[in-house]
Amino acid sequence: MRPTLQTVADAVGVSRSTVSNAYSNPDQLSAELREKIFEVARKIGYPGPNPAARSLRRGRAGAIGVLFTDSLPYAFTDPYAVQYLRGVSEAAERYDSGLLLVPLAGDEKAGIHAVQNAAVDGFCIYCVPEWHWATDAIRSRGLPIVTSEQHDDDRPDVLYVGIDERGAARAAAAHLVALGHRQVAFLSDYVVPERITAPVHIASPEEVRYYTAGERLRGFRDAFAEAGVAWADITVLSAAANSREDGARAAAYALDRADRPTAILAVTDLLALGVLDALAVRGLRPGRDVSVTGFDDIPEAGAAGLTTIRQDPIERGRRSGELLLDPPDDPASRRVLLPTELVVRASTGPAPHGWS
Amino acid sequence: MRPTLQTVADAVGVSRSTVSNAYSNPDQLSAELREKIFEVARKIGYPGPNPAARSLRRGRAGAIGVLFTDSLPYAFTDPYAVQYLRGVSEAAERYDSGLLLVPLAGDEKAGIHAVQNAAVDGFCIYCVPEWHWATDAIRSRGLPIVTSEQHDDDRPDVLYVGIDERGAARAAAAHLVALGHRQVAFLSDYVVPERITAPVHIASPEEVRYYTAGERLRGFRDAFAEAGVAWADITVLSAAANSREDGARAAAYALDRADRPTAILAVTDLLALGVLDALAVRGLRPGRDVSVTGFDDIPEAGAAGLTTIRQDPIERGRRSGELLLDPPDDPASRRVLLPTELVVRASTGPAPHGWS
DNA sequence: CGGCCCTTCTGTATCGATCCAGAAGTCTTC
DNA sequence: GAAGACTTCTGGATCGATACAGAAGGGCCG
Repeated sequence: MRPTLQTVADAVGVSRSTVSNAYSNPDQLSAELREKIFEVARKIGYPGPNPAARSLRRGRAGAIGVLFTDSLPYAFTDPYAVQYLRGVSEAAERYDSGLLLVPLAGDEKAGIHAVQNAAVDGFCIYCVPEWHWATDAIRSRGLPIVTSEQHDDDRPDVLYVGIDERGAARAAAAHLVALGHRQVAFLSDYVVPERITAPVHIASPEEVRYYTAGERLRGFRDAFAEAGVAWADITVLSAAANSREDGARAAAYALDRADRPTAILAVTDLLALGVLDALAVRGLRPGRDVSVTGFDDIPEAGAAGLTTIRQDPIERGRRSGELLLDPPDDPASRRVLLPTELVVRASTGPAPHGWS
Repeated sequence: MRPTLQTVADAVGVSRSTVSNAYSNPDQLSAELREKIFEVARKIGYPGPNPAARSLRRGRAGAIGVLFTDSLPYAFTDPYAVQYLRGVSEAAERYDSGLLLVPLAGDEKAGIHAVQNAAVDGFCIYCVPEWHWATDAIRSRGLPIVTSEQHDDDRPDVLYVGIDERGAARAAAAHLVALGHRQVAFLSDYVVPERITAPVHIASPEEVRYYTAGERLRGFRDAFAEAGVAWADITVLSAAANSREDGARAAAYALDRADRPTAILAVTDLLALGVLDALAVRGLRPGRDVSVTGFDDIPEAGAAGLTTIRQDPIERGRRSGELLLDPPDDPASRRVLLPTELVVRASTGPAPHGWS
């Protein structure tokens, strides 16, 4: 028979409430009594208040749910995702909460089941499309959600932490425009539903259903459109996954052509690093023969001299967690926009003569 | 007012128990009634049984706790750890449980607090020394633990999933002995408490307090001792962390000497890959000028042609999770020893003449 | 047709804590 | 010295589900 609050209370000779207060409301009883209670609890082997009972009574689960599409290993290969998770875990710690991972690896039915049974106070969803079935499952539980995707039709109950994806991407592209680049390629994952690594034709970035990729491509497009470069004259490369390897494979399609672009704009650093790999294999010099930009500023980007857009994933995770556990009453502050910064490094330079 | 089982029961006109059975014991009521209950529940907006209440009543938290020392990001840089986690999550899914991460990032007090409040049915501890304070905190809660460390004095309540660390390491070393290597260096993290990257002097591997590193070094020692190589004649290199960079830095101390070793045995693949990097920088050929062995067989090891000991981290994680959630009555099967295999690749070859 | 089993559903007790109104005792204060 | 304020502790109600014993009804068999 496991000891409970009552067991301890009886042993000390006080009421159950007092023992509870010893653990949860120290200012409600004298320090000596509190010490005495702890001592007896230790002797009896009472492990402290049962988390399930506490959750039930308090109406708080004491954990943040984090949704992952695809497999866990895939998620962890993305350094940005890992940093984000770290930020969320910092917020969780501050609010005395845990971090419950909910992988959506199996089929839809299993995933919905997992979401419905998770003992959490809300979900931080990351890299999960807004229209994903899992978000409906969360909504139907009435739990708050923090997304990283901005929507016009967002209801007031949806929390948001993100960046101005489109504006930031536009800044990166404007930098290349200023350097004289006019013949360019855009590289992105999630461009088309098929998830292939190949050049693809899409009528406009508005066709891209995946939020982050779509917004960034729109930003790229905006800057070049302003400089008079038509969408039809831009090569769009699709990568099957957000990985260095797929970035390199996709870049090959553009680099091995006679009219190779003078610059390649990738929607993530991982893809951009792949482009650098592809350049190295061909003996092409980044920033001279071909300029390359990334997005995120992961640690490897600095080492590789990659021009990119810096954003702070830890801060993003932290703010997400905080917003979830302690939502402000003011509707305006339920949507947080974090700053970004263009970091110019050696991978971008003036467009080579004769090409532009 | 949020709807509960009772709300639904009243709306349908049945008892609370029947609604509960609809969700949890489908064979206890007719299919038509079950459908009707679900339909009404959907209409009312009942999100399904409250996880906290269910946990309390069932006496099962429905989650596996995973303890991480250090920071989350550090843990996720280790590909082996990520694979392990994936295995645990597979087991969790099978038993309808979640995965609660408990990072021990903060100070000890915060960590103990986190462990005590985690709503879990037990912990899988990985890369956490057996004597760590956190394990005491778990024990005092009376929760089961799955460790990966073998101990003579283990109590029967401790579950174990691991490999024959010492025997496997011995096999790798024996392979090098057979190739004629006699002048060697061992490379490991956690050798000395100071966590430095430098050659260190220790009287014997028995001094190493960290289980995995200690056992593997003992295995290396065993094989070379049998071949007549004294411990005093072996260089021990300490790496500050289990990373490629520290592996390369540590290897430099052995490679830049006149009497450089003909082989370097690392206790992890990550460190061994660092050694290969150090060789490359110096124009030394792995498997010809210097042989290198690793441990774990992470994916990168295959690509790099690294001779190593293969073990299956996913399987290890899965078995750990299964053992935790469904411990067998038979004490013997509460300790699982997984197989390992020596994988010989290009990074090892005969000892060069004139050195051995 | 009575007895028995089987399916389907009900009612009560219970899991282990927290909340809150209030009681008892102590200390100020006029 | 009585009223009021403050500290410290108590008891009962409650959070939302599940377990289990048992009741009601229908079908089968001898």
